[in-house]
Amino acid sequence: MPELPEVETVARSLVSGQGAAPILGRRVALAKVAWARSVASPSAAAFARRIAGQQVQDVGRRAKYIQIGLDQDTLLVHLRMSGDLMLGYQETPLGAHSRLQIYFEDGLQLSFNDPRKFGRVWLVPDPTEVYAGLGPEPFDPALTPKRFHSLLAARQRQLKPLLLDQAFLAGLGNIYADEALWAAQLHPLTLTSRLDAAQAALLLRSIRAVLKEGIRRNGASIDWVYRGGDFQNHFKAYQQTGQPCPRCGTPISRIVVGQRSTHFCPRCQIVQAA
DNA sequence: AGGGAAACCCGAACGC
DNA sequence: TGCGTTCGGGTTTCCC
Repeated sequence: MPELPEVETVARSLVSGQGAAPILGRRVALAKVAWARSVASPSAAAFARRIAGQQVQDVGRRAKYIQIGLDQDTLLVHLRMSGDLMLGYQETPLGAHSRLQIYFEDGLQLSFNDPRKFGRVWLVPDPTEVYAGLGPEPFDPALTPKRFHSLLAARQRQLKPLLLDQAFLAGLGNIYADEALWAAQLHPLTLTSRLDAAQAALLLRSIRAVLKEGIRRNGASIDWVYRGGDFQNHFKAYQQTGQPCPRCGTPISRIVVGQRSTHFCPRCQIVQAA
């Protein structure tokens, strides 16, 4: 059995697969739901009843969901902004804001800690019921530059809101959308139908590059909640309002697009002309 | 179809 | 110091 520090933050390593080992093969003894609304499905009472006795088979990810395969069901966790998973041998809930505790047979606790209560978990027989409506994974090899271009061309939307639309592309959040648009030198308000093939290809490459860098740097979290992520120290545009653009020196602008804070370089990210 | 707004949350950061 | 206000992350829902 792998040695564990007293309490470990495991959400990021679970996503990468590296941290899965400590929970693989373990059987759930008991679950306690401290905040009922953190369980999206089924009811909190049914959740605790149904998860008991099930054994962890595998750990994966789809879009922003952490996927923990059990005997009968799949446990899905969406951290939203402030959520985290913690692992440790302790009877009392791990984390100051633990919304759900899962205890395995030997006493190891997996805690869903989430100060802002936005995160959700699901326990479902078939995860595809939760995944319905999700667009392709950014790293899906079937998502070729050509295919991406035709998907963009088919829409008549502003670029940034479409990138955040999980039905269009699954997995980008506000930070990565700003960073990808900066890298591709595209203005967030550009109409998707106006991109040519080369711009679409560059955008896809940029999306993959910023996601890769975020994963490599252990996450982008800028919150006080999770301090491990280092990507926050390498943003080119996101939250850089007034700072010089690393490419051309022009101060980064901030606007609101689709209710989301949006950062871009007004000089080298150009709106495509009609 | 696309866009805008509100709701869900709460700790941090800011203004006075 | 101690109030009150604003902010922001992802998603759903409702309305134009």
